[in-house]
Amino acid sequence: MPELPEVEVVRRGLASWVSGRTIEAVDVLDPRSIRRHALGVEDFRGNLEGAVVTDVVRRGKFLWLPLTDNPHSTDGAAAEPKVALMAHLGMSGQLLLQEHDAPDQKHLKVRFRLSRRDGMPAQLRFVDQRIFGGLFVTALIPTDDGGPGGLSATPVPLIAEEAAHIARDPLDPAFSFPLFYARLRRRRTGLKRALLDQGLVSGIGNIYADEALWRARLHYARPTDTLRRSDAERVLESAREVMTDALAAGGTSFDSLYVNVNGASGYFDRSLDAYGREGQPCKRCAAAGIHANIRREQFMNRSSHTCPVCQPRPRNGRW
DNA sequence: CTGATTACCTGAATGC
DNA sequence: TGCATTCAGGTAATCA
Repeated sequence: MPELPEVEVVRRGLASWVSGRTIEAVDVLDPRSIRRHALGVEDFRGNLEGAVVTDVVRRGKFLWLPLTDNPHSTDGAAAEPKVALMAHLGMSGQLLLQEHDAPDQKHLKVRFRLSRRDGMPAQLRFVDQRIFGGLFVTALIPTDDGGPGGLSATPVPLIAEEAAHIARDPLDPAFSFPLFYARLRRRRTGLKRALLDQGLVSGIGNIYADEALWRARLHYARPTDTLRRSDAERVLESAREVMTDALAAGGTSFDSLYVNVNGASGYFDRSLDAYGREGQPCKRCAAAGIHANIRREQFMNRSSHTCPVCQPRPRNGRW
């Protein structure tokens, strides 16, 4: 399940290999993977064939490739991209760089044939088992806050329209804690719900939400409008730490290109402290000589993992 | 604004 | 063995 660190690993893996390449042909093998492209398969292809990829940009879990019709205008200056190929990996999506003769993956959905370049793979492929992910073409629009930020290779003053409603993520150098805290306090909701709200802070999914809450010793139902500044700082910093660790793990296990851009990551090797540890001892409590088992509860139709001792449920809005 | 619900999907795992 | 059910997850639309 790609979350922000996995998407960033993919972004880095793609950037140096697709920037400057022309998309020469597009094969849509399963139209369901481009269902968010409202104008259909032919329009999708028409927008992409002949376009030149200028960059790979990310905000939260959205990834996009800005495109120009021509790499250079008549005076030699690079043309300004106006549209982008947008990708969301969903639960099981992968963007793979492949040689032209690589056998089709079982769940290959879309294939992009790229202009030839020595020593570089010929195709970009979108593979997605469960079709929660998808591709579409979207406009690039100006932002009034300095661009998408994220960790894009170059500063980009334009943001994909379909990602404009997404807040900055904790790894974004321009992420504003004061803004996040102010908006958080105005909410009347539980902390985990807020962490999962991509409009408030992006890039945090169910797994990292549980991990960040565990690290910060906060319960998922803690009301956001009573949250102390120090608590909010702690949970945000915890999310940042978990993501940074995951990114480092992804980086080490992805040194070579073809492994690099395979959508997997060090994620599965990473040791998790809360998520998936139902019935197992809380590591922090165990270190303190206290026996407490991680508990799993249904919340927002998904599993939440907490330690009943060091993440006590709030009482009457406060604790 | 907030939250609750549902659709979207497939394959692994479980139940009978 | 085979068939049915359940579960996992992110996003977005819809409804209260």
